[in-house]
Amino acid sequence: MRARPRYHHGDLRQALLRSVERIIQKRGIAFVSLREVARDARVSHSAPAHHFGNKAGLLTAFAAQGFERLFVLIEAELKRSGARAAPDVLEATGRAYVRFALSHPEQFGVMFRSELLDASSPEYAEAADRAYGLLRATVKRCVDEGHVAVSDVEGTTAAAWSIAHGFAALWIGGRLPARIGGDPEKLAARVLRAFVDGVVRA
Amino acid sequence: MRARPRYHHGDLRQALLRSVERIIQKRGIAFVSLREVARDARVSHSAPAHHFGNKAGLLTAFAAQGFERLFVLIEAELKRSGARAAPDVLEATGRAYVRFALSHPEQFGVMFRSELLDASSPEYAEAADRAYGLLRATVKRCVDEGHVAVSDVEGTTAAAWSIAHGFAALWIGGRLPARIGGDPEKLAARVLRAFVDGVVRA
DNA sequence: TGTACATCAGTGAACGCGCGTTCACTGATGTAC
DNA sequence: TGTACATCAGTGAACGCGCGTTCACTGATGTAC
Repeated sequence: MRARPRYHHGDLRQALLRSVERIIQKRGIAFVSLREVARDARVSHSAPAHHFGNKAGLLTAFAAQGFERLFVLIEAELKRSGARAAPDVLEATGRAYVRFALSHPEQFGVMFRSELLDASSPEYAEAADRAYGLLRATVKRCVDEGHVAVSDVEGTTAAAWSIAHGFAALWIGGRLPARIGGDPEKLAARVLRAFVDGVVRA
Repeated sequence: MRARPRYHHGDLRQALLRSVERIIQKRGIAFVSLREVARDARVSHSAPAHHFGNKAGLLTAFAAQGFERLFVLIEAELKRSGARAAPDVLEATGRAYVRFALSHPEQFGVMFRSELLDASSPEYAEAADRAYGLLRATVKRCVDEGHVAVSDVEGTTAAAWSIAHGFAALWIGGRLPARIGGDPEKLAARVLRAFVDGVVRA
């Protein structure tokens, strides 16, 4: 935050994406509008349209940024954990997925709200593909190395994604906190451990 | 659909809930408004407020109906499948959960959108609790009967719910159809089978 | 069988509001010469 | 070092629209006697 009598902002695009996040955080996705985002960024109400075309464009860019962050966070977590064996890598990937969702719940929510997004955006599709590719490659390694009981890359990928995604969605949506509670990261670790132990290290 | 010069509708409440479903189906949740629902039901625009108080009340009633349907569908599926052993019951419960979501995607979407709902509605809370209770009781049986490797009712319940919920959400959201495709019920069956085999029949 | 009355279901006009999008514009910046 | 010009970033007024909610109302129904 610096004094801002300047006409040119410098990096308004990024600032607008930050405003989207802040608005969802404070008031909820229903309050995100081009005008509200402009207000939050202290800029004229037509500036967002100038950068993103329209509302769907703004949210699509926000969602794409989310997939990029997710990708980066997973890679960082893999490096950090030092996992080498494929099942360990898969487990760490799941934990990173959940951690991303819990630390950016506003963005995670938008990334999967297809009806709000511009499906034809290559930026968005590429970011999503990259993250998916990471998961699929790890599952494939598990299968190729003979860890998985049933040699089914597609089914196992769907299962792994489902359990991590479902956990994140149910936690963020308040279902699991209300019914089970405790530390989400620890609960996620138990859940993912059980899954990988049972299905992938079978 | 019958001719309707009548002043009293007969069962406007149910008709309005059906309109909600129809609107989401045809145009998406963003187009659900008290006025649009009234229009669809061919009734004055203030009639919905008369029945449900406000927009959140309408959507909450719709979501509660969803949890009731889910409960009924799971019970029917359990009866139909004839499953007796606890792990079989759990597997059938998961399949029914996914089947419900795929056959009522509009409703499933609303059931978990807390920010649109009136959290204080007892009708809603009870319907949700009943469905959750069913799942938890089955998981508990699995644990009590010694099927589960780690005796962790909470963790295993969270895991089972997560995988079924995640699968449903990813399929409805178009992620799994785009990346894996095929028949969703069959894919769900593979996923759930692998989970129950690995984690609950371990 | 008839009448009076309470209750409930649904109406329709009115309000104020925030929205997305368009468009001609102006201020700032960078680059060529 | 200076000037001309193109390009880009952001402005602000204007438009038409659909929304949620309120409120006094009227039509229909059921019930008591």
